[in-house]
Amino acid sequence: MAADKDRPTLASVARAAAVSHQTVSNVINAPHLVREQTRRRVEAVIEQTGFRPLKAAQTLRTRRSNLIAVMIPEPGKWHGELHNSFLHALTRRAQKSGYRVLLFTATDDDEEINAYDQLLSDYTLDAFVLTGTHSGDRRTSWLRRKHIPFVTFGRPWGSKSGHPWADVDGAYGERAATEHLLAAGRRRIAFLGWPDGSDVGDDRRQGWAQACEGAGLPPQPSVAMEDDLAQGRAACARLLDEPDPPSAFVCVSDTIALGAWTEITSRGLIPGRDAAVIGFDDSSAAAAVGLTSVAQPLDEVADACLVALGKLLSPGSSGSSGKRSSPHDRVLLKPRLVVRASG
Amino acid sequence: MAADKDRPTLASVARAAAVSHQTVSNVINAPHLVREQTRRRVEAVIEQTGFRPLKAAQTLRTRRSNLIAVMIPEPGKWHGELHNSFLHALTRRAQKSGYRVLLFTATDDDEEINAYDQLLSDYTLDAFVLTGTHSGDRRTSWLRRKHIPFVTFGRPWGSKSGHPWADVDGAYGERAATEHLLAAGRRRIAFLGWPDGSDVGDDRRQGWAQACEGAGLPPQPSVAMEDDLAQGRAACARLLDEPDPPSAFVCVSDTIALGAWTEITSRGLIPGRDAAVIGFDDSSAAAAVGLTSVAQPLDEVADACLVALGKLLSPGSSGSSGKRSSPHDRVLLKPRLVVRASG
DNA sequence: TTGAAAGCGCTAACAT
DNA sequence: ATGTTAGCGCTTTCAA
Repeated sequence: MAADKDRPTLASVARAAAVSHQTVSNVINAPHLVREQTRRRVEAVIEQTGFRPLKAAQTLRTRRSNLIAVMIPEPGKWHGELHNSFLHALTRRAQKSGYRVLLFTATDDDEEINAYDQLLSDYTLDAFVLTGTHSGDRRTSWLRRKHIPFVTFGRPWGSKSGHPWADVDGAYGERAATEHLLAAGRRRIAFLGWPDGSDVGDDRRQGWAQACEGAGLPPQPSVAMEDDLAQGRAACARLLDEPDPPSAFVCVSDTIALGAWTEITSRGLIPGRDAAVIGFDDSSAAAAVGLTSVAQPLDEVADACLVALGKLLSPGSSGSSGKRSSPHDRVLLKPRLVVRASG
Repeated sequence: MAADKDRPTLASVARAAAVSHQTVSNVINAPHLVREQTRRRVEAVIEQTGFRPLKAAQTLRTRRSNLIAVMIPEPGKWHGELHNSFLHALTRRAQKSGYRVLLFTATDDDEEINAYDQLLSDYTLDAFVLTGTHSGDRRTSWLRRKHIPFVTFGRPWGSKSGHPWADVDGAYGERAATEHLLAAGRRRIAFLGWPDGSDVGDDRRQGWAQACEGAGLPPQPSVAMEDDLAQGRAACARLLDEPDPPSAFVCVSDTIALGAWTEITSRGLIPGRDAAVIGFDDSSAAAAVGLTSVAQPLDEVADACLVALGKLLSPGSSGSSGKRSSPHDRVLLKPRLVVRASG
């Protein structure tokens, strides 16, 4: 490719600094073993030549690549904008810790596991970051069985698998949203959610339910639907046409909230005045139309993931009997309610 | 890490197949050099053991990693959703061709160049894919100077740099949008754009201007602003309050279009009936509110990028005198107008 | 504290 | 058509 004929190597640096290559290696990997004076001399040469060890050679020798892999899901499966922010945060943090992020795609869990296998043997990956965990997740059990280091963005729903994870407290978020509405005097608060059995959706709905109950409200209406704007709109319409229509809608996602928002608007009503709507994810669409929404602290999630990985990969945790993750490696982060015109 | 003590190697496969390791290597890299019978025997062992060559070793030897790097921009700089889709498409295509995508971040061109340098020497990258090209782009000149293979998503604005690129014809998109409005009988069509000097923005505005002119319309109003919803809304308001208000708004982005859409809606007018609005990027927000928008064919862009890279990286194009890119490596793709309620 | 020897797994060049 | 030799650049032993 490029002209890297004259790339500096450990050997060339050693020659220039009049030491053995081993000493150069030590300056980089174990500076405390090298005498101050020698170290400075070597460092000067490194600086001057711009020497950087070749990962391929290091990897071949040490079986560590400083690479972590993340799957990039099909657009639309996860909210793309959200995933992009997460990826960015993760990449930034990884870079700071000397890691790089490798991307791959897969369309289902089995394909993803297959990808792990290939990535592992091809690129000597150090670890994985998984998103979208769910009950009965085959990926986490596979990785555990193989003793591969990994962290998940998402709790180990329905399993007490002890792997490190970071997640956002969806129940807390919806509770906060609901309490915000209660404080504004709303007394009829519907929930527009996903069908039962989606772990994330159930968790979020619970937050709403808890807040309603805590306020001493009678049972409030709850409707389940796919994550689709039209369905959100239809559900909202149906509820508004009932005898005792809700004056507020807490939604499991921005997509559904936008549906409710659209229906309200199209009736000539004003979101936030005539009926409140709150979404989840704080997408740019929410910002665009003035939709109040629950924002996930993706930077913090990425941080937590990397802290956990750091522990997993630091000396002492290798070998097939990797140590159990400490409580600090299960991080539940609080989302933030971003109040806009709609609620 | 994992238990890869017993990982199959070239040597172990060779032993099992009773051939030299070189023959195994040939079976993988140059099958035509191996006798049918031998090949099948070796392949059987490979299949059975699940052998896969270690990239680290291959890279060390060949100076090729099968890795291509892409920068992931700060969320908000590029529309995150868009970039996520592009990344996904790129990763998929790359995977199919035996490449993997490595991510990195940078906050400006110089930092990005710095990242190239590190990535190159650390990970022996094969190529880069750049997004967001602009006039006087330091990145492309740096890469060219160093003879590093790369493709850009975005034309080499303002330079006739002969590197391969793929881009979306923004002028075409806005022309199509405008003509669509003209066909619907609109005769007063404003353009809400970015300030002069943004290559992409200027290109898009031109498409609108051409269509207006082509229809024999007198000069139509054009307003420039930052890519911000509030500014889009304000501009729309101002125009609507003029003596001869536009009946349609062609916008340089969905963000601005959403602003116009909001203003129209808040006046009790119906987008698409009382005043048309068309955005650019076909974001989920556009879909959410029923905003007509110009969709970029990101899959095709990713395809084109990988085709071009394939040529660049295939045997014959290495060395410091890499061959000039063929016309096929400058691909201008037509976007598609997605018609919704707003226009 | 430093140096020398060996080898990670693979491919390129050559010999057969 | 297949085998042999050498070495990519680094780190890990071990010796000095």
